[in-house]
Amino acid sequence: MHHITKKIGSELNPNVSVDCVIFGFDLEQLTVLLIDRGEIPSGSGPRMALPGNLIYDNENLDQAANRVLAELTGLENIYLEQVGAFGDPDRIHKESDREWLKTIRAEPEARVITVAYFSLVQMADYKPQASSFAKNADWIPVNEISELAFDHFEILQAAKEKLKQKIKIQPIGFNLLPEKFTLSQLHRLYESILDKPLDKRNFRRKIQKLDILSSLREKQKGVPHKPSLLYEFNEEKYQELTQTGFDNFGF
Amino acid sequence: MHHITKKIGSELNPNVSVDCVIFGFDLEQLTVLLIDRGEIPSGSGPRMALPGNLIYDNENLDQAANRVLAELTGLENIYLEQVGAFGDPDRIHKESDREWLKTIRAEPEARVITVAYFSLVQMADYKPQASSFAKNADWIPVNEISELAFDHFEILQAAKEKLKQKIKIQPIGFNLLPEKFTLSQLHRLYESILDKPLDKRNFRRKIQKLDILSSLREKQKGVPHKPSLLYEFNEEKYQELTQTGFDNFGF
DNA sequence: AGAGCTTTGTGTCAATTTTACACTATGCCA
DNA sequence: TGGCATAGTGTAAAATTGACACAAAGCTCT
Repeated sequence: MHHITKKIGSELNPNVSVDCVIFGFDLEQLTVLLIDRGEIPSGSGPRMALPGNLIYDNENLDQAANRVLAELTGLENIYLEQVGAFGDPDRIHKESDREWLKTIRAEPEARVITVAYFSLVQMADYKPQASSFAKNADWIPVNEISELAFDHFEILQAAKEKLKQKIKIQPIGFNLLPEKFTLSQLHRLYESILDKPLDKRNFRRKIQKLDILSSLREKQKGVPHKPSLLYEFNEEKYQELTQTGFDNFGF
Repeated sequence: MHHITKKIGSELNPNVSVDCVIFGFDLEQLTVLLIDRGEIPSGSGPRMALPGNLIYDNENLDQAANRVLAELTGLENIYLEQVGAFGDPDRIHKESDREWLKTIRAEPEARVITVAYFSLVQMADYKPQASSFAKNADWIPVNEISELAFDHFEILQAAKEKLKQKIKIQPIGFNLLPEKFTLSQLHRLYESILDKPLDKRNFRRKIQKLDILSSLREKQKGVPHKPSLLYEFNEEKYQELTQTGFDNFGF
Protein backbone atom coordinates (compact mmCIF):
# COMPACT_ATOMS: atom_id res chain seq x y z
CA MET A 1 0.00 0.00 0.00
CA HIS A 2 2.73 2.43 0.85
CA HIS A 3 6.11 2.59 -0.69
CA ILE A 4 7.65 0.96 2.34
CA THR A 5 6.09 -2.31 1.46
CA LYS A 6 8.20 -2.38 -1.65
CA LYS A 7 11.63 -3.82 -1.76
CA ILE A 8 13.64 -1.74 0.61
CA GLY A 9 16.73 -0.03 -0.64
CA SER A 10 15.99 0.39 -4.26
CA GLU A 11 13.62 3.28 -4.47
CA LEU A 12 13.20 6.95 -3.99
CA ASN A 13 11.43 7.92 -0.81
CA PRO A 14 8.65 10.22 -2.01
CA ASN A 15 8.50 12.11 1.25
CA VAL A 16 12.07 13.11 2.04
CA SER A 17 14.56 15.12 0.06
CA VAL A 18 17.88 16.81 0.65
CA ASP A 19 18.85 20.27 -0.56
CA CYS A 20 22.40 21.56 -0.67
CA VAL A 21 23.57 25.08 -0.10
CA ILE A 22 26.91 24.90 -1.84
CA PHE A 23 29.04 27.84 -0.84
CA GLY A 24 31.95 29.12 -2.82
CA PHE A 25 34.18 32.18 -2.59
CA ASP A 26 35.33 34.09 -5.64
CA LEU A 27 38.03 35.89 -3.62
CA GLU A 28 35.71 38.84 -3.38
CA GLN A 29 32.51 37.56 -1.90
CA LEU A 30 30.60 34.52 -0.79
CA THR A 31 28.67 32.77 -3.53
CA VAL A 32 26.20 29.93 -3.80
CA LEU A 33 25.80 27.38 -6.52
CA LEU A 34 22.27 27.58 -7.84
CA ILE A 35 20.57 25.70 -10.60
CA ASP A 36 18.57 27.46 -13.23
CA ARG A 37 15.32 25.72 -14.02
CA GLY A 38 15.01 27.61 -17.27
CA GLU A 39 11.94 29.45 -18.40
CA ILE A 40 9.13 28.82 -16.02
CA PRO A 41 6.04 27.91 -18.06
CA SER A 42 3.64 30.08 -16.15
CA GLY A 43 5.98 32.96 -16.62
CA SER A 44 6.33 34.25 -13.09
CA GLY A 45 8.34 32.96 -10.19
CA PRO A 46 12.01 32.59 -9.54
CA ARG A 47 14.03 30.44 -11.90
CA MET A 48 16.81 29.63 -9.53
CA ALA A 49 16.78 26.88 -6.92
CA LEU A 50 19.08 24.98 -4.63
CA PRO A 51 20.23 21.65 -5.97
CA GLY A 52 18.42 18.85 -4.24
CA ASN A 53 16.58 15.63 -4.73
CA LEU A 54 14.58 12.91 -3.08
CA ILE A 55 16.55 10.42 -1.03
CA TYR A 56 16.80 6.74 -1.70
CA ASP A 57 15.52 4.37 0.89
CA ASN A 58 18.85 2.66 1.28
CA GLU A 59 21.03 5.68 1.89
CA ASN A 60 21.33 7.81 4.97
CA LEU A 61 20.94 11.56 4.90
CA ASP A 62 24.62 12.40 4.71
CA GLN A 63 25.02 9.98 1.86
CA ALA A 64 22.10 11.53 0.05
CA ALA A 65 23.59 14.99 0.39
CA ASN A 66 26.95 13.77 -0.84
CA ARG A 67 25.26 12.10 -3.75
CA VAL A 68 23.40 15.24 -4.77
CA LEU A 69 26.60 17.22 -4.51
CA ALA A 70 28.52 14.68 -6.56
CA GLU A 71 25.80 14.36 -9.19
CA LEU A 72 25.84 18.08 -9.75
CA THR A 73 29.52 18.89 -9.48
CA GLY A 74 31.39 15.61 -9.62
CA LEU A 75 33.10 16.58 -6.38
CA GLU A 76 33.61 14.16 -3.53
CA ASN A 77 34.93 14.32 0.00
CA ILE A 78 33.60 17.81 0.39
CA TYR A 79 32.94 19.57 3.68
CA LEU A 80 29.27 19.04 4.36
CA GLU A 81 27.15 19.81 7.36
CA GLN A 82 23.50 19.51 8.12
CA VAL A 83 21.55 22.71 8.57
CA GLY A 84 18.25 21.21 9.58
CA ALA A 85 14.92 19.93 8.37
CA PHE A 86 12.35 22.07 6.63
CA GLY A 87 8.89 20.83 6.06
CA ASP A 88 6.00 23.21 5.87
CA PRO A 89 3.07 21.37 4.30
CA ASP A 90 2.61 24.40 2.09
CA ARG A 91 6.22 24.96 1.23
CA ILE A 92 5.22 24.27 -2.34
CA HIS A 93 2.75 27.01 -2.95
CA LYS A 94 4.12 28.95 -5.87
CA GLU A 95 2.45 27.94 -9.10
CA SER A 96 5.76 27.89 -10.90
CA ASP A 97 7.11 25.39 -8.37
CA ARG A 98 4.17 23.04 -8.79
CA GLU A 99 4.56 23.05 -12.52
CA TRP A 100 8.23 22.35 -12.34
CA LEU A 101 7.73 19.43 -9.99
CA LYS A 102 5.37 17.88 -12.48
CA THR A 103 8.23 17.69 -14.91
CA ILE A 104 10.69 16.01 -12.56
CA ARG A 105 8.81 14.02 -9.93
CA ALA A 106 6.75 10.90 -10.13
CA GLU A 107 4.51 12.26 -7.40
CA PRO A 108 4.56 16.01 -7.77
CA GLU A 109 1.91 16.56 -5.13
CA ALA A 110 3.60 14.61 -2.35
CA ARG A 111 4.23 16.36 0.92
CA VAL A 112 8.00 16.50 1.15
CA ILE A 113 10.23 17.18 4.13
CA THR A 114 13.62 18.37 3.06
CA VAL A 115 16.85 18.11 4.99
CA ALA A 116 19.17 20.97 4.18
CA TYR A 117 22.95 20.79 4.12
CA PHE A 118 25.58 23.34 3.47
CA SER A 119 28.89 22.54 1.90
CA LEU A 120 32.06 24.48 1.30
CA VAL A 121 33.92 24.01 -1.93
CA GLN A 122 36.82 25.65 -3.69
CA MET A 123 35.24 27.41 -6.60
CA ALA A 124 38.17 26.59 -8.81
CA ASP A 125 37.37 22.91 -8.46
CA TYR A 126 34.10 23.24 -10.28
CA LYS A 127 33.07 25.16 -13.32
CA PRO A 128 29.28 25.22 -13.57
CA GLN A 129 27.75 23.39 -16.48
CA ALA A 130 24.44 21.93 -17.46
CA SER A 131 23.63 18.55 -15.96
CA SER A 132 20.84 16.11 -15.43
CA PHE A 133 19.89 18.44 -12.65
CA ALA A 134 19.58 21.67 -14.37
CA LYS A 135 19.49 23.49 -17.64
CA ASN A 136 22.21 25.51 -16.11
CA ALA A 137 24.07 26.04 -12.90
CA ASP A 138 25.79 29.16 -11.67
CA TRP A 139 27.73 30.68 -8.83
CA ILE A 140 25.67 33.58 -7.54
CA PRO A 141 26.89 36.06 -4.91
CA VAL A 142 24.76 35.50 -1.81
CA ASN A 143 24.07 39.20 -1.45
CA GLU A 144 22.41 39.31 -4.83
CA ILE A 145 19.90 36.61 -4.06
CA SER A 146 16.50 37.82 -3.04
CA GLU A 147 14.20 34.99 -3.99
CA LEU A 148 14.42 31.32 -4.77
CA ALA A 149 12.10 28.45 -5.56
CA PHE A 150 10.08 26.75 -2.82
CA ASP A 151 11.37 27.66 0.63
CA HIS A 152 14.93 27.70 -0.61
CA PHE A 153 15.49 31.30 0.30
CA GLU A 154 14.63 30.53 3.89
CA ILE A 155 16.99 27.58 3.77
CA LEU A 156 19.73 29.78 2.40
CA GLN A 157 19.28 32.21 5.26
CA ALA A 158 19.52 29.40 7.77
CA ALA A 159 22.63 28.03 6.09
CA LYS A 160 24.30 31.43 6.14
CA GLU A 161 23.53 31.78 9.81
CA LYS A 162 24.87 28.34 10.58
CA LEU A 163 28.04 29.04 8.65
CA LYS A 164 28.42 32.31 10.51
CA GLN A 165 28.18 30.58 13.85
CA LYS A 166 30.38 27.71 12.85
CA ILE A 167 33.20 29.78 11.52
CA LYS A 168 33.52 31.46 14.89
CA ILE A 169 34.25 28.09 16.41
CA GLN A 170 36.19 26.22 13.76
CA PRO A 171 38.44 27.40 10.96
CA ILE A 172 36.37 25.73 8.28
CA GLY A 173 36.73 28.72 5.99
CA PHE A 174 39.82 27.15 4.48
CA ASN A 175 37.59 24.78 2.58
CA LEU A 176 36.54 27.73 0.47
CA LEU A 177 40.00 28.90 -0.48
CA PRO A 178 42.52 27.60 -3.00
CA GLU A 179 45.51 25.80 -1.56
CA LYS A 180 47.64 28.87 -1.64
CA PHE A 181 46.04 32.08 -0.56
CA THR A 182 46.87 35.44 0.89
CA LEU A 183 45.89 36.77 4.26
CA SER A 184 43.91 39.47 2.56
CA GLN A 185 41.82 36.87 0.81
CA LEU A 186 41.21 35.09 4.07
CA HIS A 187 40.34 38.43 5.60
CA ARG A 188 37.79 39.19 2.91
CA LEU A 189 36.36 35.72 3.28
CA TYR A 190 35.70 36.24 6.96
CA GLU A 191 34.23 39.63 6.31
CA SER A 192 31.83 38.30 3.74
CA ILE A 193 30.73 35.40 5.89
CA LEU A 194 30.32 37.46 9.02
CA ASP A 195 28.87 40.27 6.96
CA LYS A 196 30.76 42.98 8.76
CA PRO A 197 34.10 44.71 8.42
CA LEU A 198 36.99 43.40 10.46
CA ASP A 199 40.00 45.45 11.36
CA LYS A 200 42.88 44.32 9.19
CA ARG A 201 45.62 44.27 11.78
CA ASN A 202 43.52 42.73 14.48
CA PHE A 203 42.32 40.06 12.10
CA ARG A 204 45.83 39.14 11.08
CA ARG A 205 46.98 39.00 14.64
CA LYS A 206 44.20 36.63 15.65
CA ILE A 207 44.56 34.33 12.72
CA GLN A 208 48.29 34.10 13.17
CA LYS A 209 47.87 33.27 16.82
CA LEU A 210 45.87 30.20 15.87
CA ASP A 211 49.04 28.89 14.38
CA ILE A 212 47.42 26.90 11.63
CA LEU A 213 48.96 28.73 8.71
CA SER A 214 52.23 27.91 7.02
CA SER A 215 53.78 30.83 5.29
CA LEU A 216 55.33 29.98 1.97
CA ARG A 217 58.42 31.65 0.63
CA GLU A 218 56.39 32.70 -2.33
CA LYS A 219 54.74 35.84 -3.49
CA GLN A 220 51.87 36.79 -5.70
CA LYS A 221 52.88 37.50 -9.28
CA GLY A 222 51.62 40.06 -11.68
CA VAL A 223 49.45 42.09 -9.36
CA PRO A 224 49.59 45.84 -9.88
CA HIS A 225 50.62 46.54 -6.34
CA LYS A 226 52.81 45.13 -3.62
CA PRO A 227 52.58 41.38 -3.92
CA SER A 228 51.35 39.43 -0.97
CA LEU A 229 52.96 36.44 0.66
CA LEU A 230 51.15 33.19 0.04
CA TYR A 231 50.05 30.90 2.82
CA GLU A 232 49.03 27.33 3.12
CA PHE A 233 46.65 25.80 5.54
CA ASN A 234 48.51 23.54 7.94
CA GLU A 235 46.37 20.48 8.44
CA GLU A 236 48.54 19.01 11.17
CA LYS A 237 48.16 21.99 13.43
CA TYR A 238 44.50 22.17 12.64
CA GLN A 239 43.94 18.62 13.82
CA GLU A 240 45.75 19.37 17.04
CA LEU A 241 43.57 22.39 17.51
CA THR A 242 40.26 20.69 16.94
CA GLN A 243 41.33 17.91 19.29
CA THR A 244 42.05 20.16 22.20
CA GLY A 245 39.02 22.14 21.16
CA PHE A 246 38.71 25.87 21.13
CA ASP A 247 35.57 27.66 21.89
CA ASN A 248 36.03 30.93 20.27
CA PHE A 249 37.76 32.74 17.52
CA GLY A 250 36.50 35.86 19.11
CA PHE A 251 35.20 37.56 15.99
CA MET B 1 -0.43 3.95 -4.63
CA HIS B 2 1.41 6.01 -2.06
CA HIS B 3 -0.03 7.68 0.91
CA ILE B 4 0.24 11.04 -0.75
CA THR B 5 -2.54 10.19 -3.08
CA LYS B 6 -4.86 10.06 -0.12
CA LYS B 7 -6.68 13.07 1.18
CA ILE B 8 -4.00 15.43 2.29
CA GLY B 9 -4.03 16.66 5.85
CA SER B 10 -5.74 13.90 7.66
CA GLU B 11 -3.15 11.18 8.01
CA LEU B 12 0.07 10.20 9.60
CA ASN B 13 3.07 10.40 7.33
CA PRO B 14 4.64 6.97 7.65
CA ASN B 15 8.11 8.24 6.83
CA VAL B 16 8.69 11.20 9.11
CA SER B 17 8.60 11.47 12.87
CA VAL B 18 9.63 13.98 15.50
CA ASP B 19 11.40 13.15 18.76
CA CYS B 20 11.68 15.51 21.68
CA VAL B 21 14.53 15.85 24.10
CA ILE B 22 12.71 17.53 26.96
CA PHE B 23 15.21 19.00 29.37
CA GLY B 24 14.45 19.81 32.97
CA PHE B 25 16.53 20.91 35.94
CA ASP B 26 15.95 19.57 39.43
CA LEU B 27 18.06 22.36 40.97
CA GLU B 28 20.92 19.90 41.14
CA GLN B 29 21.42 18.57 37.67
CA LEU B 30 20.11 18.51 34.15
CA THR B 31 17.44 15.90 33.51
CA VAL B 32 15.55 14.55 30.54
CA LEU B 33 12.00 13.35 30.33
CA LEU B 34 12.00 9.78 29.07
CA ILE B 35 9.20 7.36 28.50
CA ASP B 36 9.35 3.84 29.78
CA ARG B 37 8.12 1.32 27.27
CA GLY B 38 7.70 -1.29 29.97
CA GLU B 39 9.03 -4.79 29.85
CA ILE B 40 10.51 -5.45 26.45
CA PRO B 41 9.15 -8.80 25.24
CA SER B 42 12.41 -10.17 23.96
CA GLY B 43 13.96 -9.35 27.29
CA SER B 44 16.99 -7.37 26.32
CA GLY B 45 17.38 -3.81 25.16
CA PRO B 46 16.78 -0.48 26.78
CA ARG B 47 13.31 0.28 28.05
CA MET B 48 13.60 4.03 27.92
CA ALA B 49 13.05 6.20 24.88
CA LEU B 50 12.54 9.79 23.88
CA PRO B 51 8.94 10.79 23.39
CA GLY B 52 8.15 11.08 19.72
CA ASN B 53 5.72 10.20 17.03
CA LEU B 54 4.97 10.28 13.36
CA ILE B 55 3.92 13.61 11.96
CA TYR B 56 0.61 14.37 10.35
CA ASP B 57 0.57 15.45 6.77
CA ASN B 58 -1.15 18.71 7.57
CA GLU B 59 1.17 19.99 10.27
CA ASN B 60 4.61 21.45 9.97
CA LEU B 61 7.56 20.13 11.93
CA ASP B 62 7.41 22.68 14.73
CA GLN B 63 3.74 21.99 15.16
CA ALA B 64 4.39 18.28 15.32
CA ALA B 65 7.01 18.76 18.02
CA ASN B 66 4.70 20.99 20.00
CA ARG B 67 1.96 18.44 19.65
CA VAL B 68 4.12 15.59 20.91
CA LEU B 69 5.21 17.73 23.83
CA ALA B 70 1.66 18.73 24.64
CA GLU B 71 0.32 15.20 24.31
CA LEU B 72 2.85 13.95 26.79
CA THR B 73 2.96 16.77 29.29
CA GLY B 74 -0.01 18.99 28.62
CA LEU B 75 2.39 21.92 28.37
CA GLU B 76 2.14 24.57 25.68
CA ASN B 77 4.16 27.56 24.60
CA ILE B 78 7.35 25.86 25.61
CA TYR B 79 10.82 26.75 24.41
CA LEU B 80 11.50 24.42 21.54
CA GLU B 81 14.31 24.26 19.04
CA GLN B 82 15.22 21.93 16.26
CA VAL B 83 18.33 19.82 16.70
CA GLY B 84 18.37 18.21 13.30
CA ALA B 85 17.27 15.27 11.23
CA PHE B 86 18.36 11.73 11.90
CA GLY B 87 17.71 9.05 9.41
CA ASP B 88 19.98 6.08 9.15
CA PRO B 89 18.15 3.39 7.21
CA ASP B 90 19.26 0.96 9.89
CA ARG B 91 18.49 3.10 12.87
CA ILE B 92 15.98 0.47 13.87
CA HIS B 93 18.22 -2.52 14.32
CA LYS B 94 17.68 -3.62 17.91
CA GLU B 95 15.28 -6.50 18.10
CA SER B 96 13.53 -4.95 21.07
CA ASP B 97 12.84 -1.81 19.03
CA ARG B 98 11.34 -3.74 16.12
CA GLU B 99 9.02 -5.58 18.44
CA TRP B 100 7.89 -2.43 20.13
CA LEU B 101 7.16 -0.73 16.84
CA LYS B 102 4.90 -3.59 15.90
CA THR B 103 2.74 -2.70 18.85
CA ILE B 104 2.39 0.99 18.05
CA ARG B 105 2.79 1.53 14.31
CA ALA B 106 0.65 0.63 11.39
CA GLU B 107 3.77 0.11 9.31
CA PRO B 108 6.46 -1.03 11.70
CA GLU B 109 8.98 -1.73 8.97
CA ALA B 110 8.81 1.67 7.31
CA ARG B 111 12.00 3.61 6.89
CA VAL B 112 11.55 6.64 9.11
CA ILE B 113 13.45 9.90 9.19
CA THR B 114 13.09 11.63 12.51
CA VAL B 115 13.46 15.30 13.22
CA ALA B 116 14.78 15.91 16.72
CA TYR B 117 13.88 18.87 18.90
CA PHE B 118 14.98 19.91 22.30
CA SER B 119 12.79 21.79 24.70
CA LEU B 120 13.35 23.45 28.04
CA VAL B 121 10.67 23.18 30.68
CA GLN B 122 10.35 24.02 34.33
CA MET B 123 10.23 20.68 36.03
CA ALA B 124 7.72 21.92 38.55
CA ASP B 125 5.24 22.44 35.74
CA TYR B 126 4.99 18.77 34.99
CA LYS B 127 4.82 15.72 37.19
CA PRO B 128 5.42 12.61 35.09
CA GLN B 129 2.54 10.22 34.71
CA ALA B 130 1.45 7.46 32.44
CA SER B 131 -0.13 8.54 29.19
CA SER B 132 -1.19 7.31 25.82
CA PHE B 133 2.48 7.53 25.03
CA ALA B 134 4.00 5.45 27.69
CA LYS B 135 3.45 3.04 30.50
CA ASN B 136 5.42 5.54 32.44
CA ALA B 137 7.42 8.69 32.09
CA ASP B 138 10.25 9.96 34.24
CA TRP B 139 12.78 12.68 34.68
CA ILE B 140 16.19 11.06 34.42
CA PRO B 141 19.48 12.86 35.11
CA VAL B 142 21.33 13.12 31.81
CA ASN B 143 24.52 11.80 33.34
CA GLU B 144 22.86 8.55 34.28
CA ILE B 145 21.71 7.74 30.78
CA SER B 146 23.92 5.35 28.90
CA GLU B 147 21.57 3.76 26.40
CA LEU B 148 18.22 4.44 24.83
CA ALA B 149 15.95 2.92 22.23
CA PHE B 150 16.68 3.35 18.51
CA ASP B 151 19.24 6.08 17.90
CA HIS B 152 17.85 8.15 20.73
CA PHE B 153 21.09 8.16 22.66
CA GLU B 154 22.82 9.73 19.71
CA ILE B 155 20.02 12.27 19.46
CA LEU B 156 20.39 13.05 23.14
CA GLN B 157 24.09 13.71 22.69
CA ALA B 158 23.40 16.04 19.81
CA ALA B 159 20.74 17.86 21.81
CA LYS B 160 23.09 18.32 24.76
CA GLU B 161 25.73 19.69 22.45
CA LYS B 162 23.30 22.08 20.83
CA LEU B 163 22.09 23.29 24.21
CA LYS B 164 25.68 23.79 25.28
CA GLN B 165 26.41 25.94 22.29
CA LYS B 166 23.18 27.83 22.50
CA ILE B 167 23.47 28.76 26.13
CA LYS B 168 26.75 30.46 25.41
CA ILE B 169 24.94 32.76 23.05
CA GLN B 170 21.54 33.26 24.58
CA PRO B 171 20.33 33.13 28.17
CA ILE B 172 17.78 30.44 27.46
CA GLY B 173 18.63 28.66 30.69
CA PHE B 174 15.93 30.64 32.43
CA ASN B 175 13.35 28.44 30.80
CA LEU B 176 14.53 25.65 33.06
CA LEU B 177 14.23 27.51 36.33
CA PRO B 178 11.24 28.41 38.48
CA GLU B 179 10.17 32.04 38.44
CA LYS B 180 12.12 32.86 41.53
CA PHE B 181 15.54 31.37 41.84
CA THR B 182 18.89 31.95 43.46
CA LEU B 183 22.15 32.75 41.78
CA SER B 184 23.56 29.50 43.11
CA GLN B 185 20.85 27.56 41.33
CA LEU B 186 21.57 29.41 38.13
CA HIS B 187 25.23 28.72 38.69
CA ARG B 188 24.65 24.99 39.11
CA LEU B 189 22.46 24.98 36.04
CA TYR B 190 25.22 26.42 33.89
CA GLU B 191 27.72 24.00 35.34
CA SER B 192 25.56 21.03 34.57
CA ILE B 193 24.81 22.16 31.04
CA LEU B 194 28.40 23.06 30.24
CA ASP B 195 29.57 20.04 32.16
CA LYS B 196 32.42 21.79 33.85
CA PRO B 197 32.94 23.75 37.04
CA LEU B 198 32.66 27.51 36.87
CA ASP B 199 34.24 29.83 39.39
CA LYS B 200 31.52 31.15 41.63
CA ARG B 201 32.59 34.76 41.81
CA ASN B 202 33.42 35.03 38.14
CA PHE B 203 30.12 33.47 37.20
CA ARG B 204 28.17 35.89 39.33
CA ARG B 205 30.07 38.82 37.93
CA LYS B 206 29.33 37.84 34.36
CA ILE B 207 25.68 37.08 34.87
CA GLN B 208 25.12 40.32 36.71
CA LYS B 209 26.77 42.27 33.95
CA LEU B 210 24.19 40.97 31.49
CA ASP B 211 21.69 42.96 33.47
CA ILE B 212 18.76 40.68 32.86
CA LEU B 213 18.10 39.75 36.47
CA SER B 214 15.86 41.57 38.89
CA SER B 215 16.80 41.06 42.47
CA LEU B 216 13.82 40.61 44.75
CA ARG B 217 13.73 41.85 48.31
CA GLU B 218 13.11 38.32 49.35
CA LYS B 219 15.12 35.56 50.87
CA GLN B 220 15.03 31.81 50.92
CA LYS B 221 13.16 30.41 53.93
CA GLY B 222 13.93 27.39 56.02
CA VAL B 223 17.27 26.47 54.58
CA PRO B 224 19.84 25.27 57.12
CA HIS B 225 22.36 27.89 56.13
CA LYS B 226 22.56 31.49 55.16
CA PRO B 227 19.50 32.16 53.01
CA SER B 228 20.01 33.37 49.51
CA LEU B 229 18.42 36.32 47.82
CA LEU B 230 15.87 35.40 45.19
CA TYR B 231 15.99 36.71 41.67
CA GLU B 232 13.59 37.01 38.82
CA PHE B 233 14.32 36.92 35.16
CA ASN B 234 13.70 40.34 33.62
CA GLU B 235 12.05 39.74 30.29
CA GLU B 236 12.18 43.36 29.21
CA LYS B 237 15.93 43.57 29.47
CA TYR B 238 16.24 40.21 27.82
CA GLN B 239 14.32 41.37 24.78
CA GLU B 240 16.54 44.40 24.52
CA LEU B 241 19.56 42.17 24.69
CA THR B 242 18.48 39.71 22.04
CA GLN B 243 17.58 42.62 19.78
CA THR B 244 20.96 44.23 19.90
CA GLY B 245 22.41 40.74 19.82
CA PHE B 246 25.31 39.53 21.87
CA ASP B 247 27.73 37.04 20.58
CA ASN B 248 29.20 35.60 23.65
CA PHE B 249 28.60 34.90 27.23
CA GLY B 250 32.20 33.98 27.42
CA PHE B 251 31.85 30.77 29.37
C1' DA C 1 22.72 29.55 74.64
C1' DG C 2 26.47 28.27 72.34
C1' DA C 3 29.19 25.43 69.03
C1' DG C 4 29.28 23.62 64.70
C1' DC C 5 27.69 23.01 60.12
C1' DT C 6 26.49 24.68 55.54
C1' DT C 7 26.02 27.82 51.99
C1' DT C 8 25.95 32.88 50.69
C1' DG C 9 28.13 36.78 49.19
C1' DT C 10 31.92 39.72 48.22
C1' DG C 11 37.01 42.33 46.01
C1' DT C 12 41.46 42.61 44.08
C1' DC C 13 45.33 41.95 41.39
C1' DA C 14 47.91 40.08 37.45
C1' DA C 15 47.59 38.42 32.95
C1' DT C 16 45.37 38.40 28.75
C1' DT C 17 42.59 40.12 25.22
C1' DT C 18 40.40 43.60 22.68
C1' DT C 19 40.03 47.76 20.29
C1' DA C 20 41.31 51.74 17.78
C1' DC C 21 44.40 53.73 14.86
C1' DA C 22 48.43 55.51 10.51
C1' DC C 23 52.32 55.05 7.98
C1' DT C 24 55.97 52.83 5.09
C1' DA C 25 57.10 49.23 1.57
C1' DT C 26 56.58 47.01 -2.82
C1' DG C 27 55.48 46.31 -7.37
C1' DC C 28 52.83 47.59 -11.55
C1' DC C 29 51.49 51.02 -14.86
C1' DA C 30 51.34 55.15 -17.52
C1' DT D 1 59.81 58.67 -12.49
C1' DG D 2 55.61 59.61 -10.37
C1' DG D 3 51.24 57.75 -9.22
C1' DC D 4 48.37 54.12 -7.81
C1' DA D 5 46.96 50.17 -5.15
C1' DT D 6 47.44 46.95 -1.74
C1' DA D 7 50.63 44.61 1.79
C1' DG D 8 52.43 44.64 6.02
C1' DT D 9 53.46 46.24 10.61
C1' DG D 10 53.13 48.17 16.44
C1' DT D 11 51.41 50.34 20.36
C1' DA D 12 48.86 52.13 24.07
C1' DA D 13 44.47 52.32 26.64
C1' DA D 14 40.52 49.77 28.03
C1' DA D 15 38.11 45.70 28.98
C1' DT D 16 37.94 41.08 30.26
C1' DT D 17 39.41 36.97 32.37
C1' DG D 18 41.09 33.92 35.90
C1' DA D 19 42.69 32.79 40.34
C1' DC D 20 41.94 33.10 44.98
C1' DA D 21 39.94 33.44 50.82
C1' DC D 22 37.16 34.84 54.42
C1' DA D 23 33.28 36.86 57.04
C1' DA D 24 28.04 36.59 57.46
C1' DA D 25 23.62 34.26 58.13
C1' DG D 26 20.61 30.87 59.54
C1' DC D 27 19.73 26.15 60.99
C1' DT D 28 20.53 22.11 64.13
C1' DC D 29 22.03 19.75 67.81
C1' DT D 30 23.36 19.47 72.49
